[in-house]
Amino acid sequence: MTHDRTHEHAGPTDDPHAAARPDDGERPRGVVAAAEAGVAGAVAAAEHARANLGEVVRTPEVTRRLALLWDPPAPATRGRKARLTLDDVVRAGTAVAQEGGLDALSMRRVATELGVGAMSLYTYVPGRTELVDLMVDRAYAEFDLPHAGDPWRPALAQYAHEMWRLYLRHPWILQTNMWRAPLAPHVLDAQEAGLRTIVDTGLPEVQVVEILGLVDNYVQGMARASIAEAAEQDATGMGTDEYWTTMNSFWEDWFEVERYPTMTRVYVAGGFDAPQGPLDASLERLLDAIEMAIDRAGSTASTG
Amino acid sequence: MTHDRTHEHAGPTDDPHAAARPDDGERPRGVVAAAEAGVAGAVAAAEHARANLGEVVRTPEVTRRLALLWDPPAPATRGRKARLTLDDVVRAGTAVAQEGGLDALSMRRVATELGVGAMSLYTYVPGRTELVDLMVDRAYAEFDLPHAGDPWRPALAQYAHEMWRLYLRHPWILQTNMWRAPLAPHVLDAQEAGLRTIVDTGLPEVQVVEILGLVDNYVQGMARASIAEAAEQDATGMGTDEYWTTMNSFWEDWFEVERYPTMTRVYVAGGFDAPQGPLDASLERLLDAIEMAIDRAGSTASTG
DNA sequence: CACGCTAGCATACGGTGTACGGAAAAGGGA
DNA sequence: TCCCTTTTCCGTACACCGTATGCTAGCGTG
Repeated sequence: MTHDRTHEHAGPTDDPHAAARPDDGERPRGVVAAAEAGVAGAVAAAEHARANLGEVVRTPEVTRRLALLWDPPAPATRGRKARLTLDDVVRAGTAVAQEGGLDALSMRRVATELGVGAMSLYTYVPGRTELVDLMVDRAYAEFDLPHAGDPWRPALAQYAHEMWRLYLRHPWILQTNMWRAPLAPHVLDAQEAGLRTIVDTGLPEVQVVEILGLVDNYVQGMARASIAEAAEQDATGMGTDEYWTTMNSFWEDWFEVERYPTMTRVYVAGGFDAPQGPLDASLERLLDAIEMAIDRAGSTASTG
Repeated sequence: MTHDRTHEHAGPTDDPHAAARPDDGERPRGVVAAAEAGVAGAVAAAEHARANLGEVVRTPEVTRRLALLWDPPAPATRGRKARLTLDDVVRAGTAVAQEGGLDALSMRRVATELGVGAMSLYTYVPGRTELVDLMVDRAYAEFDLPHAGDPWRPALAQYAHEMWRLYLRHPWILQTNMWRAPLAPHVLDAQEAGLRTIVDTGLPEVQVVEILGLVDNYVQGMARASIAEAAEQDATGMGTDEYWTTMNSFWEDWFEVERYPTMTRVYVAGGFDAPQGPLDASLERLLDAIEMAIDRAGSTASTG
């Protein structure tokens, strides 16, 4: 196995607490340890956390996936010198994904880009999955986080805009993580900053999470639409260069008007033309809705 | 090439109008033809459509992708009898995708499921891409469309709920079509019905499209979250069975509390616990926002 | 029966991720 | 200096993928 230099955890654990991490002694890591150190909510938090966690299972698969992100290995002093850095690999991967989308991201392709053999990449990265994680993390590092003290509305707007810029700069991100974003440091930084914008508005915590999800989702949708739209003029394919061709010949050859009267009407009126604006317009509406929710939460809190 | 029994179109066309379709003479197909037949908006529509379409290019790739959906071949009378039907193949593909997600959908796997050789599938389906299209179309056929006369709000709510049910029933759909839904009959039926719910509310056509996109997007996001959540209890993997394992060992081993104070606080307060309700709650908020947009459109229309 | 059309499929090609094991280079200790 | 350990580098190989090609078996029709 590659990457044995990273510390190995015990398998299915007996005492999850003791086995925590080898190089302890700095700052508390893990919610349980944190609560015991009195950082957040002390004992109650520890109980809650441990109850929720139950038996912590560490599969090598999981360890492999998280280790590089959270515990990057120190550069080796002994042995043959490396031609590349991890960042070289990640950057090359990003470049490949930039033109051609995530489908084009093959290990052999990235290796060729770097002028090395395919298997050499596995010196730097345990596999393709982890490479993608690292690429995502690197992309999120560009995020210009809203500051801590800012009032919630401009801060949340900034969060949305930054997310928007991120997707437009790295459309391939939308092709990853169908279900959830990877547990990468800079990704969590962004989420932290996002939550921070509205956590002190008096909303119940569940709604805080829900609302941030709403914003994420909204931006993601707008970005998807905008990228698909851009693929029309740019032939710089995200794999969808020919979508417009399809569209054209479809409208002409197969579209049945009396089956789709509304679509025809909307089409004729130009409803499908506009690229639904550069975010701002409808984002304000969303923020309005959120503001209403915040006001409502404030009033019910003072009433009940 | 398989499927030569489907009619061939000319290549890059000279006169897009004349070449339209071989078996004409029934009902008008194509927006241009439709407008000329006086179905929708007559001459103005035809001009608009033709201006927008420009030269219609028909690549064999596109034809191949749309032909089966819109022009299913008549069952052959001559030659050896088929063991399977197209629907058998599509249903088997859906079954495979149901357990194991879209990644597990390989031609060989589907063939094995049906007890035939891998290449036999290509008698029924031109390729994997088209199989997925057909699967999506079949799934959308389950859609219980809102009726034409219904008032917009319950109709749109029904649309959202049906979409929601669709995603929960067929989570693999979320793994397809990163940018746009396929141009399949039942998919367009759903979109038609969706647009129909709000097209007569006085909103400008562009906003009609935009709002339906918003709803689609919202539902999609909620479904994604809900499915990811469900993967926790169900080990019936959408490929994410081990996500929760990851989560657990992550919180315990790598999470740094003072880097993520807000997340810790929200976590301790249980903000990440709830599966954010079965759609209804926040959908009403979205509908509220839409209602506001409709009211605004009505007032500005009467004013200006 | 023989012809022609069709379904069914074995084989093969070029692609993928990656396990394995050997070769090459560098540093540290004897 | 030599050697030994550590690390990089990567050729080869395997299992899997989608699918082009072309053969064969079954069927309806002349």
